[in-house]
Amino acid sequence: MNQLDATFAALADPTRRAILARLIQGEASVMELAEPFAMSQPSISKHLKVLENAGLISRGRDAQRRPCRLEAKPLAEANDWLERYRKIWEGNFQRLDALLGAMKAEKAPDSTDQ
Amino acid sequence: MNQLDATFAALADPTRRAILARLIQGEASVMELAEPFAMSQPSISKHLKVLENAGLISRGRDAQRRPCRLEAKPLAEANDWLERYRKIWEGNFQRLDALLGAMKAEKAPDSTDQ
DNA sequence: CTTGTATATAGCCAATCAGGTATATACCCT
DNA sequence: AGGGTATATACCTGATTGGCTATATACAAG
Repeated sequence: MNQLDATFAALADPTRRAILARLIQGEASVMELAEPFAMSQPSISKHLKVLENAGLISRGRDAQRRPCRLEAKPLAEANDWLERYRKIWEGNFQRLDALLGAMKAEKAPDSTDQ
Repeated sequence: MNQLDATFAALADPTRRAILARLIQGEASVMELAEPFAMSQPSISKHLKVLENAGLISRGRDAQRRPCRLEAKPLAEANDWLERYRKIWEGNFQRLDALLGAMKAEKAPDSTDQ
């Protein structure tokens, strides 16, 4: 499983996305992370392991606590992948550039297309 | 399963990402999409169904062909979600703003941090 | 109406997943 | 050492996944 696979798979679960969102505010222990969820502690630990294996969190040691912190860099790769599609979703076109090329500016381009 | 779940889950498979990448170049039939892969046609059809259910492709009809085209809009939502983390991965900091606040500009801020 | 081509569906299987409970481990405190 | 707290691991289960083969459907062309 490559990095991109692992990243997207980790992000596919809403519990894990919520955990990452929480970690934007800073480090948190497993108990703290588990608190908002109607889910057992071992299940949260499992989600944390998925995030850790994907490189999206790292863990420290504070007495018996294992605080989690966000490691956002792998998200950059996912973001880069998505960027390839940006012009398509933002322009609301499907190969519009090629189409325009084929039409050879039949009409004056007035940019009112959306 | 919400939209974001479906989007990220669809993107977690390299075959599906390759199919989407191919579709940037324009519509393609199932056979055309299957060609680069050492995989049976029904398996490709299954992947296409996952992409369609996630709203990432739509399909037309051309005789017995069912051409696929990219529907990139759902990717915008995924991109928006990732954007929340951009300043973290780009700044190479972990709650640096809060940390700087706590230190109360102990040193003159010269912006050479990265 | 038969044949060929493109695609979808059904059913099988092994692997993974997401949850659970029970238990083990790690660390602190007295 | 013994007790409490935080976390991890082991194991079970049902659902989902990703692949396969075999078969069904949709359409075009003769």
